[in-house]
Amino acid sequence: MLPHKKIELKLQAAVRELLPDADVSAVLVRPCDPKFGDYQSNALMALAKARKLDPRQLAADVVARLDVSGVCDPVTIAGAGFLNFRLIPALLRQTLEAAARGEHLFFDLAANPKTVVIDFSSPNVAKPMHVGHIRSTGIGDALQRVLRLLGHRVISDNHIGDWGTQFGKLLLGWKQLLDRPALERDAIAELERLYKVINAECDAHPARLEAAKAELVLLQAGDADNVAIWREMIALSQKQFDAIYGRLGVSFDVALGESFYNPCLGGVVADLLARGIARESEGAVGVFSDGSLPPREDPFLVNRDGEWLPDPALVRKSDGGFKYTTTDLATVDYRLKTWSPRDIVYVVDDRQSGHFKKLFLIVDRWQPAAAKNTRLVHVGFGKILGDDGKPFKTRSGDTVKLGDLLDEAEARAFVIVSEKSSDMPEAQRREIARVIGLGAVKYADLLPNRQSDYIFSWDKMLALQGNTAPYLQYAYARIQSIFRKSESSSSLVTRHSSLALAAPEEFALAKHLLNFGLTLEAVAGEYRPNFLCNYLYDLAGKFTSFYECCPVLKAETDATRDSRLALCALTARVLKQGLAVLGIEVVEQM
RNA sequence: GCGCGCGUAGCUCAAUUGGAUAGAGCGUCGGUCUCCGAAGCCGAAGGUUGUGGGUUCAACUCCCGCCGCGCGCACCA
Repeated sequence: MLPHKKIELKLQAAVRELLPDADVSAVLVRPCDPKFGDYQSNALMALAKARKLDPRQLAADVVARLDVSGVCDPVTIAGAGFLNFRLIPALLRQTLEAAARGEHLFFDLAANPKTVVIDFSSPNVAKPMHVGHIRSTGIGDALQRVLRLLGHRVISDNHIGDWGTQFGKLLLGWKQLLDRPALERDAIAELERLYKVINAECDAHPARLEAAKAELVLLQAGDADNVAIWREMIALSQKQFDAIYGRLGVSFDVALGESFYNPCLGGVVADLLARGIARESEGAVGVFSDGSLPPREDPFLVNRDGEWLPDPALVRKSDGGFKYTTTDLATVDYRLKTWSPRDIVYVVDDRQSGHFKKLFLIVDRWQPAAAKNTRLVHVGFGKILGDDGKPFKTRSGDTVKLGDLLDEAEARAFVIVSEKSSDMPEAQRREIARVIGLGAVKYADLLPNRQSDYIFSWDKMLALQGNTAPYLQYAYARIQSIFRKSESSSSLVTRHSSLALAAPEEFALAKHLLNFGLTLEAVAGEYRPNFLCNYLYDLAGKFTSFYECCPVLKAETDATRDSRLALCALTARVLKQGLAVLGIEVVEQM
């Protein structure tokens, strides 16, 4: 068990002894400014406030019952009631040596693993994946990797858009305008062309729209020809998806698209009607406010001219068709029944927050028992903007295709790598450029607080200075360079090393290594990968400071050399593992 | 109009249950390679966290007003 966890357990025990009925789940420690110690807890101040106790007195009473011998120096109370903990050097050393022996990598597996369904990426059939899919795909993939590393059970699900009204137009286009050779050259481009042409025609001519609707009705009725074409469009799209996911290294446990739930939709609406959750209105069926929330907080109400009017979530259109709310409800139902998850996480654009707010409230009403055990979470994110502050587009104003974006990332990285390492064989430079280019794009997307928009900048994401993937990859490559120059491999060195920390830079690096697990838990708890980005950037910074000040191979004594080699190896392992759960690879040289 | 979100250094972004002196990078200025990768490192300058109130021992964080920007507002997803 890592030191910070030991402290937390002892602290919680002391609080429970003093206040037997207190909820100690929030009694935690966090890393703090070194001048105060290694960890601090401010939890007692909140506890004191809630119970109207004197915070300093509570802190003193807790500390009197707190036994952290063997873990920390005597605990000090500061300010309004902070507890400051300073690790004893022996425990720091032991923790690092155990890690060097491969017994852990500064994180503990979850004591209570949870089952989490993560819904992300969700591309549409017959459309190219574009820049808009990076965020959902990258954040979702990072989350599934972090949760798995911590020992949780994850079901990642790609909810592909393979059903809906757009197929009426696509079928009409396929039957009347399909250019077979073009389809074979670039299936997605041809499907996109068909859709655009028919869509424009439908806007102009009601008859065309009727024809498209007729094709849709046939498809929904199971017409053999239309179903066959629809299946072919899905297969062609899947090839595109597979190619992109292959490049990105992203995989899913299941990919249950919208069509999978099609047979359930009628039943969902019937059930909602039967339970009085939904009702008919103007020929459609919708879920209306149940009045349980104040109007201002009720998403099923909208204010017009000072009057609160219904703003229902429709589950069936007046023409009998279903809406995506209906599909989403069927999907929740399936997930609850199939996996009984603790969380269902939707990694979807923040612009859909209103939809999810309604969806989650409907689930609460529809399946109150299951909803009590499952938390539905909308992990939203902001937009990607161009340097003009408007949504990121190509020069000609089109959406940026994901494949093109990845190509450009690799091409730009190749130019840089070739410039810096001109003596390397081209094949090696290509491979390095692939890792750096893809890593740069992914990292730039994971770094900002996910709720905010960010401005896409090739120069910034590919720079070696600042908080970028190449900077982290460079730190890793430098460490590997040390091991190439040393006699021993990193695993051999570390396995037999004992740590002897002396310089402040060594302590700072060593202590930061200990916080890896804490950071992973924060990522998993709040669904925010950027915490890990910032941790890794700090780690690389602390490593380079150490590297500048503390000669490794030229250390004064063998003991110091071995100790520093061990620190290097541990740093490399954490960097590699940390980047790996962000979906980013490393290279030995760059 | 109503709702949701955002507003932090010149620029791009951080800031983990409200916590201790709001941090980075770019840009600017100044140091640093006969020494393990200088694609690096060290330092300086740069802030009334949009604005006005409130709650608190403590507010970028919570509450209210205002200003500015973005997004969403039944029968697309």
